[in-house]
Amino acid sequence: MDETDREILRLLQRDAGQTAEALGRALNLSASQAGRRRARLEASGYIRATVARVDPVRVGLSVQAFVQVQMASHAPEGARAFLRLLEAEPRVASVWTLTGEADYLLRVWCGDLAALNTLVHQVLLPHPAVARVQSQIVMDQPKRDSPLPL
Amino acid sequence: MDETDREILRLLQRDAGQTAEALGRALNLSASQAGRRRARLEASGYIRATVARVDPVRVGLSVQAFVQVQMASHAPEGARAFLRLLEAEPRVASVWTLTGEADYLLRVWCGDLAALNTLVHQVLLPHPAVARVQSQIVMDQPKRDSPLPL
DNA sequence: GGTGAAATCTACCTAGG
DNA sequence: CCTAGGTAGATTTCACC
Repeated sequence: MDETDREILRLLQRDAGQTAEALGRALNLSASQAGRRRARLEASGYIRATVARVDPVRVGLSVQAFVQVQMASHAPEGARAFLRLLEAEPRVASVWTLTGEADYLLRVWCGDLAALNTLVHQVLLPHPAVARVQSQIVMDQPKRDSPLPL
Repeated sequence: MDETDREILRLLQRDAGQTAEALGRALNLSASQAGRRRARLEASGYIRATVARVDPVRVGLSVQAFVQVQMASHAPEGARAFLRLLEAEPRVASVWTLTGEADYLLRVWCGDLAALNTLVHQVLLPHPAVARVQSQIVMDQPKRDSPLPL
């Protein structure tokens, strides 16, 4: 793992579809070496996956929101059940546990505000382990999903 | 844009490295058609990019945090300058403007807690347009970055 | 780092609804 | 007319030197 490997990761985070030859050109490296290094980075777990990033609005997901959830009790079985619910709910893209007040932070995608309200009031709030839910809707995204800083 | 296209987007969000033949097998479609549909989805903007997802911990980014920022004034020139700062700061991965109290929500990556503190106290807080900063560190991620629900 | 075989992509062509 | 499937040439990968 040297500076060249980090540069490869930087490039592949922006475009994973490049050929080994194009990678090599950007790095002053032969296509053989670029391809071999890329394969090694994938095999050794630096690259978890290569995925397509889909335009959310283009597929009808125009509302993005962050939802903070406070649990009624910190009993493990209640939390487990709630996490299973989140895991099975496709509109919930990510779940984090944070320091501070809220127990969970959720990032969710919905088609419209009504769908978000349904998710919050019909799915999340009714769960017995949940005490309080506060959702904040994304109005704008001045900086979006830049690659990891290497 | 039919159900087959949506299924292709679902598959490519999980693994964009599949061959057209593998895609076709999963869809009961010929490799020709699978490849052509994929090309069309890329050309028409449904697929913004195909990127490598790098393991953050593996590259030394062990601290992830959400930072809420409140501005001192809502004057446009101050906000512009602050956003330029965020744009130029690689540790800030994403910036959202939300409904509710905080003006901005930031998602940041740092090598350790000291680096996070440096970012908050030496970079964000000193900016003249910023009034208050509250950072919440990610302790765990029970559900991570699932594909968009199509 | 280079080379050649194997795999893959990407036109083009034909057929069917 | 649009969409599906097949085929061949070009491109890319990958194991070996």
